Amino acid sequence: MAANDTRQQIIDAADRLFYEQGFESASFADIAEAVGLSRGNFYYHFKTKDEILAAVIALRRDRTRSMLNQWEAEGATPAERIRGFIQILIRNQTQIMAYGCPVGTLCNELAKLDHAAKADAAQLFVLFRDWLSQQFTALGRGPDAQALALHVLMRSQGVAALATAFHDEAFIRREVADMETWLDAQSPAYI
Amino acid sequence: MAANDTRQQIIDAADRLFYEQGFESASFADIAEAVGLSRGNFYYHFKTKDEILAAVIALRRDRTRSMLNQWEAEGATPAERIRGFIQILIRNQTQIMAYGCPVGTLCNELAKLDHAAKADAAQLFVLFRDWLSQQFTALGRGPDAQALALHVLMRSQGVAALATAFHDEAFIRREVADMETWLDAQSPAYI
DNA sequence: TGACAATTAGGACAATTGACCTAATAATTG
DNA sequence: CAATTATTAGGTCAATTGTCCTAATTGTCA
Repeated sequence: MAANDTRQQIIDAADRLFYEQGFESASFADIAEAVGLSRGNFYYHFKTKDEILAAVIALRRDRTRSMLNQWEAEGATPAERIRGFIQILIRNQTQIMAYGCPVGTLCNELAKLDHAAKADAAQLFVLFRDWLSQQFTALGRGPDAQALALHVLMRSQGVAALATAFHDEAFIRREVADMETWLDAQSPAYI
Repeated sequence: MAANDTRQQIIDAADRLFYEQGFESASFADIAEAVGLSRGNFYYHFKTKDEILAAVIALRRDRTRSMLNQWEAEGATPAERIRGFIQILIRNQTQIMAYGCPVGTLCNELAKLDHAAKADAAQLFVLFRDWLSQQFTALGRGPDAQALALHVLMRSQGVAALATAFHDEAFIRREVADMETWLDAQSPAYI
């Protein structure tokens, strides 16, 4: 098998297991078993666990960028694009109720571990923040754009956290609807 | 030393270390070192790590109850009491920026570990939810009380999550002020 | 004081961790 | 084809984990 294939399979499996079990709890053995490789073989592809983490964060960064680009292309208006973001909470609700938000929970774990990569993980939030900020600027809310972006991000994090604790689908739907109502009120015409 | 004293010291140290390092990352050795005891002595007080976790959750439950009672006594109006809750984000902002919310991060970690105690940890949220719900009922918002309580809880979780990632004090202050504005608008007179 | 229980220290235990090496195999290339 | 590189399997390593035992020490009370 080509090294790139194996490497990518390792990263994909690590990405999933880091999300489902947490970075520390997911071991080399777990990832190796998921890929179907021997444990020892890892050293050829990744010298340390931190290297795998860096690759997983890079993967999530790339995936986030392409997702944002897709929303950018699909949404006809800035408000529609922001709505695309908000709707993740419903599209991914099963996974979120089980494991929380992939970005938020990773940042929290790395913060507690005081891990060197915690700033890199936080950069995933920056991608969302800046993209949302662009949308609010396009909506004519330039001066408040970044604050509004963080507000949307804050709400989605809060919904994800409580969804994991309560497993309450009605709560998620209600809060998503509330966010959309709030969003409609953010057009300059309403202010 | 009396067994209860030692036991309480272990629980206090575990409470702090579980918060700062996470449940899995904090080891028996870490806790023993923090208390100044030998590792082996733990078995006398706690048979398993899960027993320590249960004791820590019970401690947090009791502490939460007395905190809620205090707010109940200090706040002259329901709105003031809710404000007391919201203000935690500012009072504890240093710790929150470093380690996140103690309840939210524990629930997330136990969810990923699929730990038997994850439901017990989620009960800490229930304490806050029910207390907030009482306040909103007293505010004359009986039918929506629980939804409003979850909304406040959601926001505080979101602020805590982003505070950990961004270390942005201005963001915290702005969102707290926004929550208070929102809260003022929740009195029946405004609806 | 002496007897007994409560508490502690120190270490052993098997299992697991991330890290690392070496030899065998597969793939590629001249 | 042969030669070389790329990739893998298997296993070792020290360190750490949670668990558990035993002997020593401390405190309590008759």
